[in-house]
Amino acid sequence: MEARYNFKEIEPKWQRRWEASDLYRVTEDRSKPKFYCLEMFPYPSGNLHMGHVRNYSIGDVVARFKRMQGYNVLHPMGWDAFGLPAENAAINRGIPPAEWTWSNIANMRRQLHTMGISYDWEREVATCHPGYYRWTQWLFLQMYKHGLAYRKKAAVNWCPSCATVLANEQVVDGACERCHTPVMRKDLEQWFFRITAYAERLLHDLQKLPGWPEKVKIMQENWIGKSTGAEVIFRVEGSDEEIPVFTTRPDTLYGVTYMVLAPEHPLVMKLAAGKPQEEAVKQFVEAARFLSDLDRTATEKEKEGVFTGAYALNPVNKERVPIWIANYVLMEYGTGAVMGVPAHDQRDFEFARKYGLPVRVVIKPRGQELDGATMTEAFVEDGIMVNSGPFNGLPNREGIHKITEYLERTGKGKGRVNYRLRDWLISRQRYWGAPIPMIYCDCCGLVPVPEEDLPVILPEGVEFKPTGESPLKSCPEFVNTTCPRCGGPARRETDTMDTFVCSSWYFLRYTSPRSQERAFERDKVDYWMNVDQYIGGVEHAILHLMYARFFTKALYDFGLVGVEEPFQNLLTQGMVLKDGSKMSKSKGNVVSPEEIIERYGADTARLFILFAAPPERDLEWSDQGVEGCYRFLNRVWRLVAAYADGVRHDGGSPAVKTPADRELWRLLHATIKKVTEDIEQRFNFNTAVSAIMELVNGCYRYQDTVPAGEQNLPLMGEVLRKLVTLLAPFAPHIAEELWQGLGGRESVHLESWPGYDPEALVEEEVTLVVQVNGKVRDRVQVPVGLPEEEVKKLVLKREKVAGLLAGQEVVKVIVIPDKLVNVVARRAS
RNA sequence: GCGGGCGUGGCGGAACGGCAGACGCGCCAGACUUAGGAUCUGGUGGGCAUCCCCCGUGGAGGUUCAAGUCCUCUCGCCCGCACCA
Repeated sequence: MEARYNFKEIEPKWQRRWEASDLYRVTEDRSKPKFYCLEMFPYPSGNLHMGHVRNYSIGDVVARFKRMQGYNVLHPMGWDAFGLPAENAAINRGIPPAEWTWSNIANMRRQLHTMGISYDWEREVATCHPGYYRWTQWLFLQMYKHGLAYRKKAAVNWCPSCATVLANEQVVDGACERCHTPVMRKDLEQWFFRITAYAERLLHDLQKLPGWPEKVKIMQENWIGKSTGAEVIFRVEGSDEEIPVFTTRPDTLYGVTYMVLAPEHPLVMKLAAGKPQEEAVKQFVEAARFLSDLDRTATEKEKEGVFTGAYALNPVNKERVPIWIANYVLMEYGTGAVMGVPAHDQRDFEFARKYGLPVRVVIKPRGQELDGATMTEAFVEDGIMVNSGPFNGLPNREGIHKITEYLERTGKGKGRVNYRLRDWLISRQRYWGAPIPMIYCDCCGLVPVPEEDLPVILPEGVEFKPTGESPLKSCPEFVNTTCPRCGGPARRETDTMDTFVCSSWYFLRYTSPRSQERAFERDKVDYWMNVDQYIGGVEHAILHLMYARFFTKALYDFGLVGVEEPFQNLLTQGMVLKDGSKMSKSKGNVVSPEEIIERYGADTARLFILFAAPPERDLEWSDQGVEGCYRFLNRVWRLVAAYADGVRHDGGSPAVKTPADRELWRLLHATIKKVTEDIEQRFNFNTAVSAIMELVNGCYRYQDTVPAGEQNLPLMGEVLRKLVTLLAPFAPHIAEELWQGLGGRESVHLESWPGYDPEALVEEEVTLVVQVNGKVRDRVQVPVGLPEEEVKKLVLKREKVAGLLAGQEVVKVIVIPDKLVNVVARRAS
């Protein structure tokens, strides 16, 4: 073995050999348990960053560990390759998006290879490849076929200067990111996925995911935002119009003193027509239309509204209440109309005070009076119903049910559940995405592209205008087509799909990545799914993870997959920070993985990033910490190199002779136990690595303290082989090289994960901590398993303890076997 | 405002309710050296009468023989959602 650790030589060498021997290729193998280990695939921005390094290092430890434990491990990688940056590159620098993307992929693939991650590269997918997006389009058609994809008018971000629609991400502080013009809202026909149809299941099935972080589940729960209440139908006075409102507080129905509609509510202008207020209402609605979502929903935004001039009739008491419109009511939630109960809702209260609307108390705190005229904030707690006709005197909780029942009985409303979750707007007026496979025919209307005509190819060589308008719109070869139904002239849909659509099913494609017949082969999916461990940033806690869950459920309903949840266990890793903040170009605190790997090697980079913090927590980058890990690997190298020749040819179980032998043997097994548990049960790679470091320190201690001639070389050989095996998932290249140095013929990565011998952990003697009144005062060596009575006797006889106990009486003695004794004493009376 | 998380040496971080600070970094001292930004050894929470004791896990209480860990209140920082009727 070389005396020096030369990572520059060994890392590329082993990367080549692993690849040449297909070490990480997998196929379905029913003789082994399977394990699907998946890291969130990256957007090919062009360069790996430290967040990727962390994500993939964590995943690789899991994959390698499981493989060594005898699992058949699927560990694939691919590219979330559609998206805006590619188009910006085209607009700003004239590079076609495809070219830009593929060259970025090539570079990042190269960088990933230098990390030595155990991917099955044969399964690589890129969502921008026609062989992939063909099936994204096919899945869209399935959604369409099952009524889960539909078109409707929706308010979108519109840049009047660029004359184009902007994605939410392109709106920065309420303005267009390219020209800084304030963004408007505009109603356009858009494609949606009916994710709301799955709201209840998406919520309910969170319970089936004990392997997900509580935090993520709560975020999804809040996002779905289930609320239970009632829909109440108000009649418009002097008209046949009815306005349903949603409320979670039907018990406050008698406290309604006005009603409010969203400015976009379809009835608004109808109600105001011919009234003196018509002009004011028109102006208010116009003003709201021009406001961006951001301005519209700003928290500090004062509640503003105008009276429409129309009145509604309260269904329970026939009272006449004015209908207003106000900026705080959202068309997208509930029915776009709310009943105003200022006494018992803070928003309504503020609005009523501002516009001088009456405040009527209908819920009273027990044993107290409330006066609507003088109260300074809404009373939102539970209480007793008053001013509520036949419901007076009921506790309000009960009133909720009673009033809902009453509404249902009289046809004036019904119980209703509402969700905050909205349908998923999937159309983007962009070029670099999967084209939505639909055709508009003047005769037949909307016609889906027949499945056999897929993929609808994204044309290349299109022209990018600086306005940002999608080049598909002005590409006649793409737009003009014939109707698949009548054969007449027709136009293609020019919108493309949100990239989240592409990433909602990639984990299924990995199971049969080259299938020409299907999006994924059912038998392969049945073998591999679910993903046993999914790993990625917490920034995807809501969108990506919710969409992927929705897709899986929809595909389950279509009979295409057999699972209802895609990801069994989820690990959300923390960010990589430098100087306390997220690495970013603008802050100039970016550490390039490529430079680190160049300077210290991939094994050092991986080891540091795993060692510096537990995976869920944010990690502070430290150049000196990296240096420390590099030193450690050198230390391991020298240790193995020192013994490699002497231990090479030995086999069999080593004899343990001296106390030093015994201690080393015990340490080895304690380390195996700790590393195994740290990886398996808690993903605490940092403590697993530190345990390996302690084992190395123990080996050096043995080397230093036992004279050269008396060292047990067969024992040391065994310890070193196990040590290298434990290190293999963390630092795969050096482990491989050291394994070979120790005489290993096959790859260390084909070794079984070592088990520990509980016998070896048993110690003959332990140090007992002796406390007096909870304070450590002494320590005593005792044989393991010494009976409590003996321990008590022994401890009380200790000089130190006896001295401290002088003049006191022992109240009791607590003995934690083989660990600690606490003598509780107090001054003798 | 609502929801979640985190506060432990100079730093990153360890601690089934049972020795606070494992491991690593940094620092100090020493060894080997022509040299060391290599390597090795020892030390390293604070105080102090320096092998003796006291104090110490953001702060204040509490439960317990025993609390970083459990409970109550409180302060600070971070993240997510945010007029959701």
